[in-house]
Amino acid sequence: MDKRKKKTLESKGYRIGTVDEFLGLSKKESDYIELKLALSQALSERRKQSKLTQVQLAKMLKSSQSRVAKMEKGDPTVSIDLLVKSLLAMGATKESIVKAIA
Amino acid sequence: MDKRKKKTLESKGYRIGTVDEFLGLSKKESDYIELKLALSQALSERRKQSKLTQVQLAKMLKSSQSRVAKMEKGDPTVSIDLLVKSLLAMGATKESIVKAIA
DNA sequence: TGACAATATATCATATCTGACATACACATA
DNA sequence: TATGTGTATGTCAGATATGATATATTGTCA
Repeated sequence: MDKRKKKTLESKGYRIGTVDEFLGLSKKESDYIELKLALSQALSERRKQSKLTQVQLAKMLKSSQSRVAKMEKGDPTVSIDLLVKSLLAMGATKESIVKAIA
Repeated sequence: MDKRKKKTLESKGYRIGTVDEFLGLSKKESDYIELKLALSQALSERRKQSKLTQVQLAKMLKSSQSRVAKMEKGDPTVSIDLLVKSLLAMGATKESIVKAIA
């Protein structure tokens, strides 16, 4: 949909880089979001592999189910710090974190 | 100094893991700090390679010299988010960030 | 030595993040 | 259908991070 619109504009002579840029995100911003989403997914996958519900994980992290849900969704109010701290609290190694974002 | 103290205690029969743990930091906490310091150093190195002063970089980042100094020192009031955003703003790639923390 | 440039540290008002709670949504399965 | 279980979303008071300012420290060079 956005990709289509981009093509349409390009066919009219516009030169647009990425879809993100067309949507108003700079490379820096989309890189940042991409990084965060990679951590979000790593957290979600690790929780599921551990057969935990969000409620159970929240208790482990001394947080709340709603915040865990936001972490896994990459909600804008969630910091990379919180994601990293949560992953480490779940037993993730530095290597696994690097792997997740690489 | 702390390492010495650790050895002394160990010789008396105490079993202590890492120095960090002896100082009261869990593995998770020291992993987090280690990660942050890696980003701090990457920022510092990148700035020096670019022949910029902290004042000049601060202007680029729309921040202040004091905060740049804190970033480079890994001050506890500095978030990983800020470090990552700053690195990206300086032109760092995802790859270079991964390399810095790997 | 003094004077200057660069970096470090302390403090603070404001901005952003956080856990908690309420509630909504998705999906099973009885 | 209703009831239960898990996840998502909205809101907010309190906690933490931020840029800014002032000041201190460090390093360099005349």
